[in-house]
Amino acid sequence: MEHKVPTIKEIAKKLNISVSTVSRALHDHPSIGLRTKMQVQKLAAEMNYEPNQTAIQFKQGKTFTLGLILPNLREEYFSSAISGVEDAAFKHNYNVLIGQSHDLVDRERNILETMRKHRVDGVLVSISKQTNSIAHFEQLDKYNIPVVFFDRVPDVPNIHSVWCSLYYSTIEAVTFLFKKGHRQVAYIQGPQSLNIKNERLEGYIEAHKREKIAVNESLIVTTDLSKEGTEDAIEKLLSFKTRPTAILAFNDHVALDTIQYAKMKKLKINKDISVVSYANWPITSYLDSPPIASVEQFPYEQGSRATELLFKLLNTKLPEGSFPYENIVLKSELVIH
Amino acid sequence: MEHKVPTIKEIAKKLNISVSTVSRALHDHPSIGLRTKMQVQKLAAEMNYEPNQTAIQFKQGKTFTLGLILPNLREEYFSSAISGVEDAAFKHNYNVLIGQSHDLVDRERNILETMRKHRVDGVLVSISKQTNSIAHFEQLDKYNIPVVFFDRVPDVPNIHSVWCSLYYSTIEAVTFLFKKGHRQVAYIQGPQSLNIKNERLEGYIEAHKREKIAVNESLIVTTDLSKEGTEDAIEKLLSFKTRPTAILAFNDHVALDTIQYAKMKKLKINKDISVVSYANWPITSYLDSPPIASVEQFPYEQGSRATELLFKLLNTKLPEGSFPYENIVLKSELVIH
DNA sequence: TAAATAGGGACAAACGATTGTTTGATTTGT
DNA sequence: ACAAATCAAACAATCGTTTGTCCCTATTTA
Repeated sequence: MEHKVPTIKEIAKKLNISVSTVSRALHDHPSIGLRTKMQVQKLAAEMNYEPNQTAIQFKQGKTFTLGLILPNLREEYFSSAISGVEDAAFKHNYNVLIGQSHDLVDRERNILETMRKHRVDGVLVSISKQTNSIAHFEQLDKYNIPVVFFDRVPDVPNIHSVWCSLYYSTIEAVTFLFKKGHRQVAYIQGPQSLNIKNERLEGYIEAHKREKIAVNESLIVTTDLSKEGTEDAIEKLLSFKTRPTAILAFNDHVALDTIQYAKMKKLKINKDISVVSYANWPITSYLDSPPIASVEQFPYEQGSRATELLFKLLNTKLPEGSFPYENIVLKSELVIH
Repeated sequence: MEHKVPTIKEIAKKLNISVSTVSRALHDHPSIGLRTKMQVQKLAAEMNYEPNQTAIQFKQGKTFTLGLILPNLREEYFSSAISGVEDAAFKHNYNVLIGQSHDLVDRERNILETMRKHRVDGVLVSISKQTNSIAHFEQLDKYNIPVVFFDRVPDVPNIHSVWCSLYYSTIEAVTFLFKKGHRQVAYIQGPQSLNIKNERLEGYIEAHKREKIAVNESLIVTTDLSKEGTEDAIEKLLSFKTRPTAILAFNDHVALDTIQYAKMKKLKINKDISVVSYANWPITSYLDSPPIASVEQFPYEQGSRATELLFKLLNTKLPEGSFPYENIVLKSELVIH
């Protein structure tokens, strides 16, 4: 029969000293003599003593746990972000509790509630597609739980955030297509949410300006990101008398659906029509006709930077609100295949 | 200034009753009168009282948290498993702490240590490729933390496990190829670890027996799962005078590398050479020449079944060891594309 | 009518660790 | 040599909740 796990109390009893002495000895407190310190540490090691984390969490009112909310784990993109968060958290001896919103704002709220109840020390979140109010996040202020938004960041003031700007590399991408001789570059955009920055579109327009090419509004179409939505969008594009010769796709998912549909219509990819996309999935390398270029958004780094920012907030004793809102913007990169 | 979160104590003070009464009232204990019960519950609701989980965890010596160790999160396969685990855990009001071993046994041990220190109530694990001893898992017995292995299950006695048998669908897959006229069916196997069941190979052989086709040992090659390893393996196969006309690939990763290599060698996929694989990635539908069939292993269900088994163990008061080891085997399914 | 019973709460200990305050013993200074 | 300073360790409160036990007061029973 295994004895239950040893506590500070038992160490104290065995050495006939008080628990506070043991506690301080284990923490190398100056007011404990060298002799006792050694004795305690030796015995603790022998007994395989390990501090009871739940007791410490309770006493300190901290859980040493971060909450991480993501739309899903399926996409390679987010799993990389997780690794970034976990590695950073590990360095600080923190745990990470992960929740998937599945892009539903209700689940997002739910997860947040659960995390709050479990008293996570801080929250990292990449918001769901449905999220168009951050009231549920602002609530956490009342509980002194800092929130850092990353990757999918709501476009509102007074938040802490880390994201990867797509503006410049979108300009780069579109310009790249222009240089290749394309004049009709279409853009398949995602659903318009008031809360997400629209840097892709801004970059798309700016690239046209710089090259003095007029933006053809009809070349900007929208998909709800479903396969059917994307097919409708591309179908519309292909129906024009002067078809676009290049397409900027909202993400790799849209790109794949686009490519598949175009192929079905007997178009040669990267000949009749070129595709540029965001996210840079490793898997696209297995395609016969992958996008000609992709915008890499460095999810791992976003995750780790966001986590570091969160720790900075956690370690700041300043009274609420006196800490300036920090918004870290990373640069994306155009990768030409 | 926001007041700190309300406690049972404050409720007691406001109503001039004792904390124990409040506690029992909130739990609907029979020895508390209806009047007081109502009063307490009303006030608690008004004050937005929420039990302090960390205090409860401490008092009860339980964390209501499960540890989940996976090789990685990148593969869709494992993310589905996570969802299975999370959904099951959520039903029981449990949280899930996730760790990625990255297929390194040292990290696996590390994660396990961390989880033990954080006193998770139970552990679910799909072992790393390197794991060839489960000593580190057996240690958890001393701490009364039950372990359920799932998906990648060590081939040893006296464990609780949930896995998906590949035996019958491998027979089915190979037989399917035979029926299609193939006589030279190769098998690219993964690294041989003593601890993982080898049902693919057994099924491969059994299928030959049943169709009275001799197994050609040279058609069984091994890859370390890296791109290069797989290329070496397939190169070897293609070098034979009588080339195989079909290949059974260890998993989708191997299948993709195989297909890519074969294409490079100007072979027509599913004409010159057919590929059957395991795992059934959704992404393969974007390929021009996907595997002709796949074995689906139902990771979500494995995850949820494993979690349910774990809860069964957690809720069993029987003294250690008197609970019989349970091994749940699900059936895989051959999906023809 | 006195005693037994039940109902409704209060009291207090406990979980394991941390930390402010005290106490006692030894050393230092003058 | 005696007060003061220093050191080492004990004491005790505390975090929020749960739970075993005890107590008081009505109500019921013989």
